[in-house]
Amino acid sequence: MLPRLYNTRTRKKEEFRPLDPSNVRMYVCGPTVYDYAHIGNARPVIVFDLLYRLLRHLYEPEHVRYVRNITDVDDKINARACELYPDLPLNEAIRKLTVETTAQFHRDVAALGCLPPTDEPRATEYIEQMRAMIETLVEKGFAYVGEEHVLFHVAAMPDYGQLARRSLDEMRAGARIEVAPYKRDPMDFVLWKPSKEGEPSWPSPSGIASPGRPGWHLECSAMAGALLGDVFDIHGGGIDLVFPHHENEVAQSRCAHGTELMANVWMHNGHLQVEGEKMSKSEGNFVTINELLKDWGGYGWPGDAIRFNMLHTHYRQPTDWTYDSLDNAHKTLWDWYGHLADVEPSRKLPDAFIEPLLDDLNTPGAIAELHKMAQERRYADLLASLQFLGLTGRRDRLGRLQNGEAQARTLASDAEIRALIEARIAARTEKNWAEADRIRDELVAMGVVIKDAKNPKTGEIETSWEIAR
RNA sequence: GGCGACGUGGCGGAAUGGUUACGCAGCGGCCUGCAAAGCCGUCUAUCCCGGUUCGAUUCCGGGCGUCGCCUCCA
Repeated sequence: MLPRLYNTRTRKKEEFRPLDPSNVRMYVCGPTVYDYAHIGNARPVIVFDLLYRLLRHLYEPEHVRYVRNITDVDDKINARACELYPDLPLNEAIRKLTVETTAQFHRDVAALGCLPPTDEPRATEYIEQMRAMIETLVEKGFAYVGEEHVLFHVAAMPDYGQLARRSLDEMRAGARIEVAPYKRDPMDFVLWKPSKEGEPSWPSPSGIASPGRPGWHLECSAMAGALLGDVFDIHGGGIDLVFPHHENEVAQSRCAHGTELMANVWMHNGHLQVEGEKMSKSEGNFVTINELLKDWGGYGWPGDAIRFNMLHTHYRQPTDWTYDSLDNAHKTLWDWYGHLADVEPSRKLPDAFIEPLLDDLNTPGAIAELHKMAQERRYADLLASLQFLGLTGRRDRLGRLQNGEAQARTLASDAEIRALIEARIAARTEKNWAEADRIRDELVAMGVVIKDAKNPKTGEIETSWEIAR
């Protein structure tokens, strides 16, 4: 069965056929490394990681190439570097910021169970290719120089706006941007711009004397072209990137390479809200991945729970990130994982689980199958399926850290818990219910929940315990 | 203002021109000294108004609402 993917370019779900099944190529826009990645940034990383896993499953791992860039040249980076390291020379501050932020990003997404992409190019390593692309565009008449900038001339491309389905006239009418005097058309966008003294800069293309740096959209065109070729299979990112970022990427790449397409399939994930509100620093509901892992809503959450909660909603739907749904996701995994300790995963994934995923990554449908497997106690299938989704299946990896007082008390008293449980068993044997209940209350106050179960063989009561969830 | 997405039970969230997904919560039961856990069972839904149709939640039109993009943005 062929996978079907929703293609933003055609606004339809289509059967996916790679250009070359022995070299399936996907490009996803990665982070701009100037601050901690937030939970909204995590969505495309997780979604396209799952797609990567699905493609590897279908075409064999060695036949899939997944490129996700690191944007390390950007005005936001410059601003943040000045703010954080005012005493360092700007370029040194920028290097420090981008290196540290990249490392943090890697730790965060690894905790969320994401595989590293096959290639992770940094924009600053591809300046040469960007410059060459600009030269080509100028030579072919798609770009021009004005006041030391190089601009892409949208009117030179007859079907500019095709991806976002916007006509130039509409966009010109609705444009809210200030039109720079060196632009021939308000919608023309920057390929290269001059750098101020002290800012990162490289020798400029197209006969511009002073040094400069690339514009906002060029890096992806250059890196995708260099690593995946002129035309490749899948290009992904957040829905907000459709315009202008991806539209402009398409324009640059197609005009430079003289191709009808840049990528066959364009995929975009929906946006995420937090507790019903748009995430913003001013609202105080800005949630970083790191914060979730360390302390959010009183707990440090395991990566599995974060990932599972994310996959609970279809990737194109808008989603609301809430404490309740995360808690729910955690609880579900906790229940399942309790059955999987000594289970060997199945060799083959159940068809009923894979089929929804082949239908435009219908993760809620696949998760419904997981519930069915758990209900039918098909634990080998359940574990294999969970692992396919990038989840560990291991309860010892699912501990939810409690923060503050409760955590301190619980962690300090491991041996004490055992002693109290023994004392309670003794009290129960004597039918001293008051004492037994008192001990149980004491354990609850420590954040420990006990469970009695009858051993089916001996009939003995056995008590287990866990940290309260 | 322009373009677009979406609106399913208390909550999350699939599917579908006709036969009440699924999970959580709730409720009932079994078990239990009590509780928790476990097991079994179970109630509640398709934003509004028209149209097409034997029949629409599903298709079409209108309305209302939510959200996004048009400016850096996942």
